[in-house]
Amino acid sequence: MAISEAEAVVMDVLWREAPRTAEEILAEVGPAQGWQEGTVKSLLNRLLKKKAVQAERDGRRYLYTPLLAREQYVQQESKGLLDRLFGGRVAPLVAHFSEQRKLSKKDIAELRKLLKELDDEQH
Amino acid sequence: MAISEAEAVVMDVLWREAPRTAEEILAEVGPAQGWQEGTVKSLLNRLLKKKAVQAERDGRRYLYTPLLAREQYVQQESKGLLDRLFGGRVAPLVAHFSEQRKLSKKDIAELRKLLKELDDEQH
DNA sequence: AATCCATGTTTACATGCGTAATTGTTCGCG
DNA sequence: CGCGAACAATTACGCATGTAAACATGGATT
Repeated sequence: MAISEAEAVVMDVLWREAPRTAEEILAEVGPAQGWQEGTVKSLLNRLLKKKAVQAERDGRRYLYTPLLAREQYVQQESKGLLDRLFGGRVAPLVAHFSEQRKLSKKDIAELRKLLKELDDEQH
Repeated sequence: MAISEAEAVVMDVLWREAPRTAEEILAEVGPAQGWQEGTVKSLLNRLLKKKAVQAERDGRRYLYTPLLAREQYVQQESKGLLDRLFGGRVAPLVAHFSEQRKLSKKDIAELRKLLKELDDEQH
């Protein structure tokens, strides 16, 4: 089962730092998302069921730790989009952003550097 | 309201060629997706409700045409992913694929070309 | 011990989605 | 003109999601 968007928000907190208690998570996302305690608890439970996080008892509360690595999640999500919209190829995606003028100077510089590195590896 | 994945499959057919009848759409996606007639009709109706397609009567059936441009859809989807996963910046996304060794030779060549063009535009 | 508080667990409920069966409508044909 | 076929529109239904209220439970407090 896939991780939903709301669930991903919670994962994000845990990816930044773990383990964390439900309370800490609420403190971090509640205000921004307008979520109550119950909401965060539910999301955590769904994530538990999906084996995306792990809970370890600590006195009367639990400490939550991600089991799913962020890298894995990012991988799935971006591959999905790439396959659905760009025939699985990266260049068309970048071209798309380029056409939309969504490449910042920094992006361009970094891309250049990246290509250069690939070049060098190629000895 | 956003366009769901199943709905996007239908849109894809219409983006390839429009207008089309429900029957033609079914013929094109039914086998691959394992969808019946009713399924396609429902999806078309939901797309109508979302103003993503338009239906024009043609005798006893309808001809469906996209109202939402593919470009627009791609834009929304990819911006969403970029924002959620890569802080809205393109270079990190490409770096991600690079690390995963998902850049084909062709990708690299095209990226190089793209950067070169950007360079040239820059007078 | 009875109570309260902090936490987690269960249940709820509206909405959207995937998938389709059912029902309604309009032509063309006998 | 009435009927059946071809379409479309409506309704259905189970499951996921977003959001949360209600309930349970195990210490801490009086």
